[in-house]
Amino acid sequence: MPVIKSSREEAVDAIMKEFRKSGYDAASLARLSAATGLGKSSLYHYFPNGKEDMAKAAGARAAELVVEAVIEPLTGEGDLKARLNKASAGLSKFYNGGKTSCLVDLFTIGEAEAAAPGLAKSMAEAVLRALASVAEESGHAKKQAKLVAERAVIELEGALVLARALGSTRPFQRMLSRLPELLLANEG
Amino acid sequence: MPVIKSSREEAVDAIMKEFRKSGYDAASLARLSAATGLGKSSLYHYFPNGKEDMAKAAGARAAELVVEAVIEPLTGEGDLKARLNKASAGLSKFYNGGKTSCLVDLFTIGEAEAAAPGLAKSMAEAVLRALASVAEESGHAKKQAKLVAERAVIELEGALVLARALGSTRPFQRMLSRLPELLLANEG
DNA sequence: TCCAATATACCAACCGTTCGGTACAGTGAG
DNA sequence: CTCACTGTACCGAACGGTTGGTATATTGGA
Repeated sequence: MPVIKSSREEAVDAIMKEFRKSGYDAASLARLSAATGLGKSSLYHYFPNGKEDMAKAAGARAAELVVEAVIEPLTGEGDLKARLNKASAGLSKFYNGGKTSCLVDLFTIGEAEAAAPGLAKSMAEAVLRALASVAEESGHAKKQAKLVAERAVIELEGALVLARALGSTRPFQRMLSRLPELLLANEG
Repeated sequence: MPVIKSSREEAVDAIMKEFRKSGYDAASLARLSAATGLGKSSLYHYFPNGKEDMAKAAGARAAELVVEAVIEPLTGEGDLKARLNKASAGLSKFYNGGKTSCLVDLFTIGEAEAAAPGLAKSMAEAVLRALASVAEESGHAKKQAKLVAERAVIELEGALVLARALGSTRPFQRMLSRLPELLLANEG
């Protein structure tokens, strides 16, 4: 039930969108201002430390959405295959079918690391932990679960990069179809 | 035998290095000037269209180096396993063990695409073509060879992203050890 | 003499950030 | 009920600095 979105929450969503479209460096305050509909100085009202705060808020929001779209369906109830399908659909939606980039990638490039140190790392680690936990639950040994989670993240990030470079969502779609058999324990 | 490096060639190498370290947007003319040891006017002497020309030159040089380090060893003489080892070593060296990024990733972010349209795409396609040709030669059917090449590039790019995010080269190293069995036709 | 190469000086545009200020919705004392 | 006060939301204008890029002058080797 979408009660009332505060202006700040709306702003964070728009900011996340802009960062994921342009990357950290190219997402200028002018663009973030246009994306949110707020004046530059208004942005400083919600984010006193400027661009750095905006990046952190965008990262936190993205993590929230990933948990919502992927992790929760994965650890929920129902048969395993159905859960994997749900998670795949969630991934596809969050990454817009492969057209929208991942902040784990974008926030490790250029000035982002200097502005918000460790942000990308903590985001990556959170996803790795969640995926490893799921893989372990599905039958993998602890060590193997970690490796499987790493491969999943690698395929995700790589597919997004290639899709972006080629201007095609096909590599991302193919990667999505590979994911379930990767996570599951009963492989050949 | 290219004994004497022209000043321009040295500059291109330094520029490529800087782009691969900072990405397109954060690689300012000031940084490129410092990286090359050349004043702005000298840079514009060698690269009349400015940053755009520098990006193109860096991309072309990177492609050259990849062919040299990976493709040529792969299509050379000797037993297949030895060639794969050589290519792996070449990859590791070119990407500095996972510490240096790939321009296919960096040049699809921010203003790069607007400045040099299609550059990242042509680079990605060149690598895909070369890898697919190798995979086909090693026994894969044409269609399968393309898919295998795509997966190899995805793993490469993804491993580089994750390694960068985590600040660890381990994901890249593990990916390198997976590559040979991916390219080879006789899989389970 | 010629011309590639470099230096110096400069530009308008834009950067992230800050300032001074307005509009307005509470709130609590009288 | 009123009115001074407070806090939140927002904005236009400007800050000092940097951006990518240019124009002009000078250097130095062939």
